[in-house]
Amino acid sequence: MKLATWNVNSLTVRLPQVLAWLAAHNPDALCLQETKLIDEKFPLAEIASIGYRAQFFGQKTYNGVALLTREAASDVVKNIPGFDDASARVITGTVSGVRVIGAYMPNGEAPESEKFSYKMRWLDALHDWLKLECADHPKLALLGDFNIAPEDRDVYDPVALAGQIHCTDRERAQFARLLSLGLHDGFRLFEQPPKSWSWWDYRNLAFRKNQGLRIDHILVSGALRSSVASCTIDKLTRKNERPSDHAPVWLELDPQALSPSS
DNA sequence: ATGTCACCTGGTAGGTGA
Repeated sequence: MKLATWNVNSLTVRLPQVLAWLAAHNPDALCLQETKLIDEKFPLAEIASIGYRAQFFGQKTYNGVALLTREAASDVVKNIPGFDDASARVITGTVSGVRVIGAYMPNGEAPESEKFSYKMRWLDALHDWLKLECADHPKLALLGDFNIAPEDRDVYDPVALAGQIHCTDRERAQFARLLSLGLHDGFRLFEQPPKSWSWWDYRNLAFRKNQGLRIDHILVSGALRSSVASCTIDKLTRKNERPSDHAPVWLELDPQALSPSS
């Protein structure tokens, strides 16, 4: 079973790339962030034409998430229950027995800004809800654009960016608190190349200079951990024409993860 | 090099968010 996440920065612009990526990688689930589409404009027919179903939840201009799956997703939830949010940021569904939560976490703009305060409140709410979801669904994966670089090794220049957005102690503490629910960073279950990033700023020739951050993550519950066979950042998509500023991340689970006893 | 991209409104440019 393959689970994937990709911040596409406009599904309208990136649809051809998303269709090509699905055809090439054939994931069981792909979580999209920043679709930037109201639901009436979601390209359902194009996605269906290559054999995928879609759950989606969007708004004009900003945010917007989708859960693309080969098999139907069940028990779909939009956003964080009990947390009043003007932004479309989370879509959740059960896919082949795995609870799949796709999230576009707030950017936060700058430490001590109003948007940073919202990011902290949002992460508090996510944590509290996830605690319940983890109890209800032992086999759970949280995928998406976290907008948090968990450690210095996830940052191209940890000295220059110390204390800056994505790298603050408060954001990293929130990431650690998600792990404390019994979740594991799928990427770090394996030895990985140094300087592995999932996002490069469009500005400053950042991709060419490999100046990026690892802010897109796949966390898996304890019940899935031993079944994770690999976790990969697909940096090649950043070399596409009109690339997203984020690369897809995907994780492979052994088939045993799907058996009821695991 | 503060060297981009995508969205909106309201136009053929400027503002916003990332």
